[in-house]
Amino acid sequence: MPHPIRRNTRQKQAIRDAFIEADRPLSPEEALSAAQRHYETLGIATVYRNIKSLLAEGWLDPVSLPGQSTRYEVAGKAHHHHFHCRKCGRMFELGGCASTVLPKPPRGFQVAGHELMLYGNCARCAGSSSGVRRRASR
Amino acid sequence: MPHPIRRNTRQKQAIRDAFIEADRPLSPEEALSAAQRHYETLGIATVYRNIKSLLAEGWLDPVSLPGQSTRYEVAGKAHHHHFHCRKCGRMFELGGCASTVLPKPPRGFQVAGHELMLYGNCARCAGSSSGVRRRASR
DNA sequence: ATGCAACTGACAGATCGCTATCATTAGAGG
DNA sequence: CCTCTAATGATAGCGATCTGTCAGTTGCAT
Repeated sequence: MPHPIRRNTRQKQAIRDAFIEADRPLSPEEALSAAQRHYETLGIATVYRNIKSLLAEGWLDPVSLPGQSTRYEVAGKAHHHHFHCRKCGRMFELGGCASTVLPKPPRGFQVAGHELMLYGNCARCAGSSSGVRRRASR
Repeated sequence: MPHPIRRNTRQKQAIRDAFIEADRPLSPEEALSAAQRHYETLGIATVYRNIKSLLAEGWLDPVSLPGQSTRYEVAGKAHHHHFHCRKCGRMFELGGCASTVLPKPPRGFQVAGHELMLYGNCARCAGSSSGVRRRASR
């Protein structure tokens, strides 16, 4: 049996909603906090289990970034890259991809893909040098 | 005293040599194996300690890549990017940087830097579909 | 050559990200 | 409404990475 019966639990829906609303890659911990706004007693184990099953279903895509634990975003988006805020640690999506101009690898190397990360301060952090916080979305 | 006396031990020199000879980013474990060719009884704790101090001295730069533990390379090189072999897991340096064409971040975002990773198979792994191994440099 | 403290190696232990276990809860087909 | 069992929440445990401890070693100033 490749696919056991899948139940549509409130927890799983809360997790899906969290990813849809965030519209940026979330770590399991971020997904937990976000989904807990929909289902308060949600546990971290359930988040890991559902991320796993949403990956298997192809509903989520993994987004790994240096030095951090893997994050996940809703699958099916066009090729894009990410921005990582060094201050708040959140990750954002960027528009297009400059993949036309990639460095040339040495002879014999086969390039299968690429990943571009921009680093810096997000709008909220860049503007909050003295602590101007708009919303606590964390 | 910001700088206690630094001794130039054989172990530290072996670690420096390992990075110089490798000419690519090494993980602590890779650095251990490589440096043990210069100093057999080297321990992993010493590698971590010296990587830390070489970072503080500015002799090493950290190179983090998604999903892997941080690697390190000799500092002071020109801006460049990296290639990660999906087969053998080793990391290589690439030539130029196409930084002229970066995706534009949303309004208010401050870009401080970028990191580009190419993925695929390195020359050795791409050519060894049936196991043509040249040298065991691991 | 001598002495001392920086350094080392071995390994215990902290930390992190994730998985396994298990009693309990709750989808969903009948 | 009942039943069956997938799914959950709590938490113990695991592997990987890195740090702390400490007795013993060794670079280096004298």
